[in-house]
Amino acid sequence: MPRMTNTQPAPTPAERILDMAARAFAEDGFAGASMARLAERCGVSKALLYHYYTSKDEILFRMLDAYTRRLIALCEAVAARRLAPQKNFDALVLTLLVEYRTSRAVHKVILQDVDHLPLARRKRIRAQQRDVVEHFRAAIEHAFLPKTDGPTLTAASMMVLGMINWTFTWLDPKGAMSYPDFAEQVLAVCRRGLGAARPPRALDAPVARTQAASRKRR
Amino acid sequence: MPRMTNTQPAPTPAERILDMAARAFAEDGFAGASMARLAERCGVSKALLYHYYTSKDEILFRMLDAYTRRLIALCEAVAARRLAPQKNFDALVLTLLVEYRTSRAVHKVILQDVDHLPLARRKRIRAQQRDVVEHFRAAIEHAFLPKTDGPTLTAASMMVLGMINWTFTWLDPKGAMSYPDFAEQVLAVCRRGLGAARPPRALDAPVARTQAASRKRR
DNA sequence: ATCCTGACTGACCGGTCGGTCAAACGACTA
DNA sequence: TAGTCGTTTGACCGACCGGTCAGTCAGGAT
Repeated sequence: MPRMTNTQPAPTPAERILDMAARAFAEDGFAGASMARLAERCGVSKALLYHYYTSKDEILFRMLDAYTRRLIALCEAVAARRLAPQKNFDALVLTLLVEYRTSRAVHKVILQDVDHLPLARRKRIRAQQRDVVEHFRAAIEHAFLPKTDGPTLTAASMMVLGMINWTFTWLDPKGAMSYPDFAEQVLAVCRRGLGAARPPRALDAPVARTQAASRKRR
Repeated sequence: MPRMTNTQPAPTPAERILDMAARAFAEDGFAGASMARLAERCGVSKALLYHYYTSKDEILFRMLDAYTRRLIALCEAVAARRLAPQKNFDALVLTLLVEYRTSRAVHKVILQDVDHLPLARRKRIRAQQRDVVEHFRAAIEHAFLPKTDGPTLTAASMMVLGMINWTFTWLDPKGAMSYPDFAEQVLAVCRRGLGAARPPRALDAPVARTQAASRKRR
């Protein structure tokens, strides 16, 4: 099987529709993107879309489900490497940012259109989103929170997620600053900003670890 | 004139429409929110909306224009206090976050629906958004960047804006963590993460200021 | 008493929406 | 050649869209 260099394993028509739909929803909003124009964009008839998907809603759901599952898989792949706390956090941030580079459209869609899903499906997507957040919380707790005077775990997690998730509004994949570049700058700020404050050079000093778990200020 | 305690100076019908429209657009998207339902929400007829505004587009524009102008006014009010660089940055972050607390709907709208504006108006809104970003760039540059080994000015600015702008996805005005609380935690992280790395206690040491302006790595 | 004006409405328009359906196409088997 | 089955299509539907319009009504000015 000579397909070593083939990074894109030949997308099925159904996958192609999801990809085009992500761009369409991102540009016009879920309600504003019409099935007719989506079909036109895919170069097929509108009826064919309904051959692969039962409704517009289902296209949205399949798209967001595939995306959140992919993010979770990436998080778990990082966790499976069982790196040291700091390296683990570094890998998590870098991995997610690199993924974001090619997922800007669906990233915008999940941000603005989750609520258009029927309740049950919306809950499933939300749960999977929470899963990703939990990976970050754990990574941050292990890497930074054995110290006493830092931010709340929740606040710290949301700051980090804010820094990297906000990129979809400004960081251009074709621009001068690359995604790994930005990842490194984020990590530098995190190491100093979230890390131990008193001895700025002692990264792995054996601080009291017992109170880290019971920490929950406010 | 006994209106000292009156913080809300009696909104006009037109302003009320803008406020309701912000919530409607945030919930259903610009395309998904119908004028009929908006009128219903306001308790008036659809035709009355067109008595105050010429089109759906114009409602969107007036709303975003008023919002961005308010943000700029807040930034300028902070700048007018001519505080020390660190205090100036602190005030800027706190002021914006407190404003965000009551502007979650329109914040989501400007994020997802600017592109629905006709080109000329879209450009005006974008320019006003850039104005706010510039205030942050300047404040960050003066407060943190006389040092040599920190992040790029652009990267640092976007990290800060990411941290505070991302709040609209998770920070609940009625929740346990208050906006000023979060602001302080952000500031603590910024002071350590963006501040001078070598001597962590020398905040106002007279470092070479000349290279601060010409800084533009990459 | 008359006029004028701004606030306000119900009925209506052309057009587009998401979704359906019967039929045609094309590769494959027998 | 005839049959079969997944793929693909154009024509079509009722609902709803943004927007218009003729006209009602209350109240201030003259």
